[in-house]
Amino acid sequence: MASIKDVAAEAGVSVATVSRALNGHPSVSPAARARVLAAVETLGYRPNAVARSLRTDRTRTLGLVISDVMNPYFTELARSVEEEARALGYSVIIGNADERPDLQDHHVTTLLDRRIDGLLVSPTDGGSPRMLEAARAGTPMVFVDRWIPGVDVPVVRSDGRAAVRDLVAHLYGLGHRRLAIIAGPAATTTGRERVDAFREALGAYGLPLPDAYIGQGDFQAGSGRRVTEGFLDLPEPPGAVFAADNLMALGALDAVRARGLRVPEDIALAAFDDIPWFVHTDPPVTAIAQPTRELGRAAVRALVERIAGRAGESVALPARLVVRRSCGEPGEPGEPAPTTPSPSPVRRSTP
Amino acid sequence: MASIKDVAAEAGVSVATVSRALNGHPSVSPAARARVLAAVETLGYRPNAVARSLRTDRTRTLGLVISDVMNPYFTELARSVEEEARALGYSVIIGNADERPDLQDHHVTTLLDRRIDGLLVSPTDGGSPRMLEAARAGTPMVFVDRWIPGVDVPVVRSDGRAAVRDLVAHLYGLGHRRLAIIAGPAATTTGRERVDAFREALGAYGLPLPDAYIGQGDFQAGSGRRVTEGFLDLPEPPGAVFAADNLMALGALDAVRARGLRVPEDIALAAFDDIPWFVHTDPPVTAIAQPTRELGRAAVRALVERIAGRAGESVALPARLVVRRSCGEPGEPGEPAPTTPSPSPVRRSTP
DNA sequence: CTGAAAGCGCTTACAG
DNA sequence: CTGAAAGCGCTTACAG
Repeated sequence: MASIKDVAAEAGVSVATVSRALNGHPSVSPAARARVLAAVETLGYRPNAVARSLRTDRTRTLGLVISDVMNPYFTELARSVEEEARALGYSVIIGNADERPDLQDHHVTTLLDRRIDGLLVSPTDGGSPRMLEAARAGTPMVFVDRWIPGVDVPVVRSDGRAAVRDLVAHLYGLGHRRLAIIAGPAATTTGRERVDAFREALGAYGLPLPDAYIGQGDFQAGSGRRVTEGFLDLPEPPGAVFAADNLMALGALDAVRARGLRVPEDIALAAFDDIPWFVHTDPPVTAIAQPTRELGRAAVRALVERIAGRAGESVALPARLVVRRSCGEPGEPGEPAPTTPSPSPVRRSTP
Repeated sequence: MASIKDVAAEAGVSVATVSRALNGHPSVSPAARARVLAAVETLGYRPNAVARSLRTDRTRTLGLVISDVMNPYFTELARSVEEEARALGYSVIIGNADERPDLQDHHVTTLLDRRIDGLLVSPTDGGSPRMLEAARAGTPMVFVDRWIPGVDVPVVRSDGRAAVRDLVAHLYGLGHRRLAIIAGPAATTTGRERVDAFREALGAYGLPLPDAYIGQGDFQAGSGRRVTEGFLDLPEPPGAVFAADNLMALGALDAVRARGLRVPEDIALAAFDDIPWFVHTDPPVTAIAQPTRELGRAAVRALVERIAGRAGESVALPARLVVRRSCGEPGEPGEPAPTTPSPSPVRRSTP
């Protein structure tokens, strides 16, 4: 592959001049510039980004360590991150942690070894030593979706509290009183927060959240299935199940179907994270939608700020409830008809 | 960040010795090795991969240019590619072309500039100049899923011909005679091949594939919706629609639903590419499943072979039909009852 | 406006 | 077993 030396020789100038011409440096004569460009053309020269990075100490690359690419929510997040990064002149390298702390660490290490300019991470656990050290060492870093308390890094996430309240109001309004949750890992902020928000919302209606109604999942479909089976085996199964992410909702659907039961007649279901397929599932699934695109964009912008040495802003964007049919229709719940009007406004989706 | 010089100083040896110790070179005294390791530990040293790449002319990185990450099929492919690459000591950088030739070119260029060791691509179009030139210039390269005829590069893909025959047999057996297809872009091999396979399979039953029953899609949901609307507006709409990928099937479901029609009673639906959600859609969708994981693995292995200077093997793995309910159940078709037995064996899924 | 030269952080013959 | 030195392909003060 042609190097800058070859171009210099072809153009009859020094490598310094080639470099300046190609980098838009003002002090290059039009004649020299033209000769350089011609040489580049005939040789099909492309600058070696590796060499450039070594010299400039910048890679124009962002690392994104994500919990699970197969989760449509994260896929979309990754996509929007890449889009915004590209618009800002950066490439992004994605590391898929697959909800495994060891894999997460592998990717953080690899990314750091490659000297990415900044790191976007949605931590799988409470924070690996490598990541914490990188944060302390001043590596530009931003947390997306999940974060690690006590680490001084901007957080870009969505706040689902109000939407969870809307969901509970919706369920309550449909007559549901025994509500259960399939929780995410306690080591993640989203795992904990969604349970907290749910419990708090239930509390507003004087409803308890007994331990038996908190199933420990791991954000993967298999766990949603297992937890749901456990719920159905209870002497008094819940009337409604809230899955803390879309994959666990998929598992819950599997479990209900395997028992020959129906949603929402036998058990209601709702999920955190909305996805296009929820419109077409049987029944369409009521879900809490995050502003995923905006999250990705905001995260990249915050990270680029940090790279530039500025503060970088934490943001929390509100999620919203999208009502479909999986919790029952007004007037046909599996439990007694509603007596209390919904205290919060609820948007009904019109797909 | 500590460099190799710092480690050398700390350990009281030369940088050459540090390098040898860290790279497992045999001729390093145990004492020196121990001092180096200790120094690495106290300094938290990590080798700079950028510098190493410049020197060794290898990045231990694979590029993957994929048509559309948001398509679950490609997401899974990307995941399996990354897994196999990691097992073989490579990282992978994903470029999402989003079915746009210009974006595809952007990523190919960026990846090449970064001097990736090899390139995996699922071409969005007939092949951009940049990609064709890279292939000609001898960049190790492998096509996955889609390929470009006439380019001498190994192809790792799945062969859906038999599965399409099984699908047509299934539809025919259910009494369907007016079969239509939502095709992918003619610029892609998969876009063309699936139509060809479908037409050929219909031919075996003496069934035509009129132009009106070939809708031009682009592998995205929106096009599936538009094409399906067109089918439904026909004086004689098809009784069954085969979507050439899962996203267009999603669009088709949208369109049918928007008209207040039902699958399979009013119109049957089948899709190329199976995804977990198809089990839970209303109705569960009959689909042709590719051995996606195996494709990703085989593609990486072929590429690594090429990188090592060996041939690299083309492979075509068979896809298989997974029957669910979206084409109708035996005995309840929307068209006359079947008279001819299915000529090919058909697997029925048991989810 | 231009070129010679230093240097980014490594690896690797070469010589001892 | 070890070190001094060259060199990978760039960029950028420095001097002219």
